[in-house]
Amino acid sequence: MQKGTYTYDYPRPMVATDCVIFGFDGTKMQVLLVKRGEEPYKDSWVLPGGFLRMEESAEESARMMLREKTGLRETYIEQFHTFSAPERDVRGRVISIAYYALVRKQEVRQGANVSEVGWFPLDGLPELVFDHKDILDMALAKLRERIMFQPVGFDLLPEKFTMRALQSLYEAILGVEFDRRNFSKKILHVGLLTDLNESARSTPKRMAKLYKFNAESYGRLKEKGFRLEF
Amino acid sequence: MQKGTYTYDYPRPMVATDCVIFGFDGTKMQVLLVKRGEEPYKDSWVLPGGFLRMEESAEESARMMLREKTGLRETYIEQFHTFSAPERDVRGRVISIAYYALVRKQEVRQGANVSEVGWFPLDGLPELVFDHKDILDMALAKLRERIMFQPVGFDLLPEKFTMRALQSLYEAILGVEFDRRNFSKKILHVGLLTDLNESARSTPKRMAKLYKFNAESYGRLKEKGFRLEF
DNA sequence: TAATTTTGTGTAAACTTCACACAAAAAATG
DNA sequence: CATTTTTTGTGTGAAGTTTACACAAAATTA
Repeated sequence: MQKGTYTYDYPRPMVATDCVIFGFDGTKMQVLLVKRGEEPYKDSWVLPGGFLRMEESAEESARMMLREKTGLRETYIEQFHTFSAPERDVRGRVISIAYYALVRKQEVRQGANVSEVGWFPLDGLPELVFDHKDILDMALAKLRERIMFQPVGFDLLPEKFTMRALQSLYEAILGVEFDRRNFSKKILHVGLLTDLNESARSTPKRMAKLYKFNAESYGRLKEKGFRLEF
Repeated sequence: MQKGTYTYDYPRPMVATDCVIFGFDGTKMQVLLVKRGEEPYKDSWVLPGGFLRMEESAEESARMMLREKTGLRETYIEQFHTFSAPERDVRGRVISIAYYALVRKQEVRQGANVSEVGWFPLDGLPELVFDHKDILDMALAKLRERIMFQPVGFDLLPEKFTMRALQSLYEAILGVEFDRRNFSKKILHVGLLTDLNESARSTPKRMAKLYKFNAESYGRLKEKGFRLEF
């Protein structure tokens, strides 16, 4: 996309994509933010995003951006809303197609010539400019909606993990607490996990069993839905 | 929005909204389509839609359009996806922010100076141009996803209706059949309906009880979710 | 060796789902 | 007018799920 002169009979808005990148550190959900390198709002934290190029779809744009910021390909991303209030951006009329992404924090390596980025826990976010707080809030609401009825975790946890880690993830996203015994029973009952018959110390106390997701049943439950309610 | 000359440093796509308007005739789900009045694809059926004006949000645009086509205000609409493939529209780069609406067919009166519109059952759709078949399919998929976990019907059924009508609506959307006795028991058990202690003949046989939605519990179940599974 | 923390597993009561059946209301048939 | 047909309202028991709660074993710390 080159700077030049483009003339139209009717006014047109700018179109951008923004991405809420979620990661999990074992305890809390975190979000990746970038520091703006230019005006307006230079040095403020914002969601990573950028303008849509004429030859790419919104999803391609979001994936490209994700790769720049995290080095990851093949990430799970989901378009969740398009923000279009006329006054949402001080630079003029900008429509933003918003995605959320779920990534394994431990696989993220900061891209090369990339502006300053940082992970922030949901309860320790810096002030966000534009309407990015609204975007983040809606992303979290949609993720919560999803986790209530579909399995989530495949994209956020390492390949092998303990039951405790999965429970912590659910608790972090939903902001509730489950009974350890009932959680484990339900998850095992629906067949979401495969027992690896290995152990690892997740805490400095008794070692815990390791599990991985059962891809077949993960997919089936994602199709059919399963309700987690305690 | 006036025709004139608008010049920008970078190219910009056009932005439109399209709306999948669902209605229910007591047996089948139907969709409102309009016949194009101009080229390209003159006289083909398409989803109602239009270009976004610079001073309105996408939702305002969709509501405006809905009012033109159906005469309805205060309709339930939901943004469900933005379509952005570069080649989706032969007129150039057009991004479409898509909504679905749920309306009571019997309250729809065709707007005045409005192009030809028609209701079509899902299994008897005409050929749709652009990518409107994809848009319609995704709308239906999202509606199905929603009905699995949240009550639907408030916006599609008349104020008073029989249990059979509600069951038919669920069956029409999901394309499955429920056991009449278990369906009724579950719906009454979750407290979704208020018994009006009136009867009406919905078929030429025994008269059936009339119900209305209990707004309080409808809202609560929409918040909290309830799973319909048989 | 004892104390502490965390893990694995079990049980019973309450509730929900599911499969199925019978009687009553209204209209149609002869 | 009695019989048949279709549709509605309601009920019951077995199977399965959720919920609340308890105890013993593994690993580390003191």
